[in-house]
Amino acid sequence: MATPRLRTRKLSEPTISRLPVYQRIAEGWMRRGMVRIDSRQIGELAGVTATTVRRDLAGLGSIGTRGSGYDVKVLNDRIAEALGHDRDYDVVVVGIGNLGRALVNSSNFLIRGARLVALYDADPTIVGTIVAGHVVASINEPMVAATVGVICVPPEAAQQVADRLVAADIHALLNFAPQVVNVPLGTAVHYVDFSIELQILMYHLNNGTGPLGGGLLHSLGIATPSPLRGS
Amino acid sequence: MATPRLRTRKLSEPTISRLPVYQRIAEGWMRRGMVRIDSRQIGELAGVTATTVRRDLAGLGSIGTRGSGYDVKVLNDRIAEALGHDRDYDVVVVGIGNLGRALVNSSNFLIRGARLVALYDADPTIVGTIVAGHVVASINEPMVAATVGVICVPPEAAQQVADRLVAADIHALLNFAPQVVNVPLGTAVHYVDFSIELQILMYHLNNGTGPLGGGLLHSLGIATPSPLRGS
DNA sequence: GGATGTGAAGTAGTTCACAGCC
DNA sequence: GGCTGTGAACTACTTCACATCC
Repeated sequence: MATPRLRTRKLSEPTISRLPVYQRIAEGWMRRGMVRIDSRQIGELAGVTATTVRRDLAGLGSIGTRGSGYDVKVLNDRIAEALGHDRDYDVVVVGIGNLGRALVNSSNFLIRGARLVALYDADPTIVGTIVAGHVVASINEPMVAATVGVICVPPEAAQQVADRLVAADIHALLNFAPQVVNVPLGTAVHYVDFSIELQILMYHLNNGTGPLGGGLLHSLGIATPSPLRGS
Repeated sequence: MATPRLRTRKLSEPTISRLPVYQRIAEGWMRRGMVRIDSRQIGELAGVTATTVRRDLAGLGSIGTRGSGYDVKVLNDRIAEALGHDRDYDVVVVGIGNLGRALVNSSNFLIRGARLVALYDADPTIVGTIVAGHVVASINEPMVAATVGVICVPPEAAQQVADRLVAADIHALLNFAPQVVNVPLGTAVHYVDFSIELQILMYHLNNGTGPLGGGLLHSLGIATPSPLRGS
């Protein structure tokens, strides 16, 4: 790769969370054979203003064409590049219950750049079965090297799994268990919590405020990570 | 009750997305028999500063005690009240694949206030089976009344399901399909997309920026709501 | 003493408005 | 004409610092 760039300086956190949405829109447009899209159209689909879209995309360099909008192919490629999809990442998933299974079988979880390398579970009836083309290994076996560890176990087991992942030198965790985990400095944990979206939706329902209320069409919630910090 | 009720004016969007996190922390504290917690402790667990915690909670009224922090029970209750958990919401889930199953069986998806009333699926081998105590109905049967509809079907089917939910007078949708859906004005759609979290994590890995990188412990992403606007 | 709650200051993000280019 | 890209204005959120109360 003549990898050009890295001129992408620093994108703001809100921008980073919107780029995957724009990319998904671009993919959809491509699939339908459309070639160009403008900032107003992206904005309507993504649930943000056209100006915000242009600001976000301007951060990737001048990728639009004045007077006619953005080429969806270019848009898709540049976003992929900015998000690092041109590098490969190895992903291990721990906990092959309904959720873990849903994730690894979903066509959209393991997007470009992410490569599933191993699955682990504690349940002996699950260990040894084949899921998404991989034999599920026992949680007690040594873990393979990977970049990202995905935790899909019950909350009681989350800390223990996090410890094992860290011990295996995996320092980027995506935690679907509703449980805060402690990790050493230098390890990133992102939390995904379904119920939080539901709760936010309920708040708006209750108050008639925000996304739901006054004439707004829909709200694009995107995900709901949560933070944390270690002891 | 002399409950001072509904003095909760308007909470900011970031605050709303953090409240469920604080509530989860309060629940955990209660379970472990702890009685009080202070803003610094909440902040560490939630991944935000103590000041942010105090600001957020101040919006719910004066619920802390100067000098000693917050009573976890009071904290939990007031957050529940602010988020509208004291009202009941009927929830229907459409699409009982791995994901739908994971959601309805998860102890944390249907939190207080949310009541599962019906499940629907298109697959004849799933229709009629019992999941989470409910008989799965066919997607072709008339839908029951509900407040919130959860979409867990493949992306191709998402629009059609959204249409059916809206036709059944359900105007708050939680969409897990990676597919933007069109709904009439007055209907709220929140999107939850797993892969977006993974992509954000990858971006930070790639750039060493933000949550992962420079000396920060781990990420506190807190949410990523986005607003929207109607067509 | 100790931690909350909050004005005041600072910072980040969004929106406006328009110059620049196709 | 149309739409991008961007300085300037604005708005929203966070952080500081401290008065207030237990």
